[in-house]
Amino acid sequence: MNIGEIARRAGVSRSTVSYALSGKRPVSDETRRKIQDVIDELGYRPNASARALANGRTSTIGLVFPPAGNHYTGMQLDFIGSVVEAAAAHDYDVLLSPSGVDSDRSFQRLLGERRVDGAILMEIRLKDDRVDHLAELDFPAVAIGRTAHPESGWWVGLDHTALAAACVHHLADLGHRRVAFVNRPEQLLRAGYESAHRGLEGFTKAAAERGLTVRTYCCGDDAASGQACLERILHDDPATTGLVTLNEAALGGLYRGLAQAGRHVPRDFSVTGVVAGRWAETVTPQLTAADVPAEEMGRRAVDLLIERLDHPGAPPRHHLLAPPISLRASTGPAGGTPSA
Amino acid sequence: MNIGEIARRAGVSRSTVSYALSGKRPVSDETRRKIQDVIDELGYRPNASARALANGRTSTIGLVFPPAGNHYTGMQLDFIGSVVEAAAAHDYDVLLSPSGVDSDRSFQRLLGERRVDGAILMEIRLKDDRVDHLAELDFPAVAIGRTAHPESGWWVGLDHTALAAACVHHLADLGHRRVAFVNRPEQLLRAGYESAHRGLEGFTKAAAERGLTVRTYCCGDDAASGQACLERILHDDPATTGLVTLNEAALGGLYRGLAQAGRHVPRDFSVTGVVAGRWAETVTPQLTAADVPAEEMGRRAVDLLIERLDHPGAPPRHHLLAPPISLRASTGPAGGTPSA
DNA sequence: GATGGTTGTCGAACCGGTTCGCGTGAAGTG
DNA sequence: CACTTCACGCGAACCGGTTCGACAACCATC
Repeated sequence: MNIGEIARRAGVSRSTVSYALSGKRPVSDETRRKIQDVIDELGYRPNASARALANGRTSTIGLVFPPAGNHYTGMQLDFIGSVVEAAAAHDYDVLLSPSGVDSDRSFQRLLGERRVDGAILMEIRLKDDRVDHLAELDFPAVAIGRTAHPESGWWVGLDHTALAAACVHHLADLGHRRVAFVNRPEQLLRAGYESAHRGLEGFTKAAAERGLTVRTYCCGDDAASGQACLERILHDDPATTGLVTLNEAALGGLYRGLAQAGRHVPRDFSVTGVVAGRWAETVTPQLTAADVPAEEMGRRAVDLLIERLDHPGAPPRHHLLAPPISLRASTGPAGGTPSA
Repeated sequence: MNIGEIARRAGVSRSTVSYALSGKRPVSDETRRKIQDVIDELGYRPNASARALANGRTSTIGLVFPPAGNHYTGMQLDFIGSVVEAAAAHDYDVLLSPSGVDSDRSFQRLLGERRVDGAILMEIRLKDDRVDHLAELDFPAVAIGRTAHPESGWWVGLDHTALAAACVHHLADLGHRRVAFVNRPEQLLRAGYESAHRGLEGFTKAAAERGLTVRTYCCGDDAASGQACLERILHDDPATTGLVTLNEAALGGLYRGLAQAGRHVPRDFSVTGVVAGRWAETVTPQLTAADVPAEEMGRRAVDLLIERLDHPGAPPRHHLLAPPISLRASTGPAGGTPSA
């Protein structure tokens, strides 16, 4: 069931079989047919490892997975799904690499052992060792997210600054004056996660421009933390009438906290933020939010990577996306009927 | 940066380097040290393709991903995460394979081209070609889910029949007499998805035992479908006071439908079902449900697969799990205060 | 009729590891 | 001291593909 066996049965040499399959040199119709018959009969498929060894390409891309053990968000699922799908369309497989506990080790596996032709990185930090390291090696990689110095890199990113600002303006336009910001967990902020930083920055600036009174919070990536966070918000400033969040996983908990505090959304309290569209629609009332186009981002990341693989030395490219806010049902004018 | 280069610089033969690394034959401390020094200096790592070609193992397992293009559920994300993590603990990588549009093709890629040593299958059907095919080839695979004839296979499954029945008994014990069942989408049911079938079966049987009046529904995997489904339920039988669902993705929509119909959960209407624990906690009120131990299942699937890889010819093993119902806040006695 | 360009095929080398058989020198044994 | 045993290292073959150079056969040209 290897190429030699096929060659023997077809009565030709191994190289001829190879050329018949790749088309890189002419092969007569008759031999091609003979070879194809044998292949069909035996169900032969060339061994991927051997092929990878010979031509130096694995036809596999690595997807560097966010730290495991923690909670995954729906957005990440959407990224993974779309990356796998887009890669399949280009005849690439996707190898998942947990950048968890021992990220160096799995990085070494991917790159050092040449398991993949290129990589897609998720959960980028403003100062990201992985990105720097790959750039230094000139290893084909595309980031979903951008570092503090994105000019020279390959990435597809979300303009979190603008999106968070848009959320603030949306609330300000509705008359809200006291607004809270619910960020990703503190450890991620401290680690320099770009969405957490840029989102916070955009929120803070825009709030200052509009003269809002704000408080900012970090919140764990789960419902219980969201609920606790909301309790703190209302405890710290009961006059708060709106919040902006980047924390998809905490959303359900934030809603629960509001319900338990007797604040009706959107009459008493407005909620908005940056969330993957599909998940914004699972809560009631549906979330008015800047919908993260996770599928598009995954697809574009793959397209960029393929382009980079096909044209080594091409100048860096990137896409910065800033989807508009989708108006749904979770925001309304300030000063509805105050409860309690 | 290949093994020959290391050998030259260390002044030994290639085979000696190989033995120094693998430990399969004795190597003197001195040469081992010399070799190690060179390796450390150059940051050498053996090429994975070459190694795979030589010893016939790729150290990679394939995870056959659910049909793409559709919506993914949170449960699937949990499976993926835990599989990746567990595989990493055994020094295996995970290759994602979309079993989407052209499932034969990606199957051929995985198996025919020998990209993986074994596979884990998700979204099993009662009569599943993939499972049969792999069993026929004696290819090391483990299913997350079980077919109609699971005796001879390797799998880790959930006792959907028992879980759905437990949900029914829970509602019946609370006095509910008219109950609906919200299943996965109709196309999945027709395709023979085991959770949809066994869940329906368990629900129907238990309801008959308890003499309940029931209706069963299929529902798309998204919030909008959930909402529509709930409207249909109340339209078909306004006296319905409870539902059991297997459809995690529709949950948010079901809740919204209830809210819009003015039915308070759990006072007027009880909701329960089979859902991954983390997602049961994102809705308000939190869902009383049989928590799908997705992480445990993923981990166990990997452990079984590794065992099968390490001991070819070992007799089939499997795990059937039936987690208890976690009492949360979405169910209550029938005949609270009827609204409207 | 010598010259030149295609077309189709083959053998050999190569990709970067692993593994087997053999040779050598040193240590252990009676 | 001859004889086994063992530790250690080397060279060669192999895994299953791809690719290069060579060559033969065929056709067209001047």
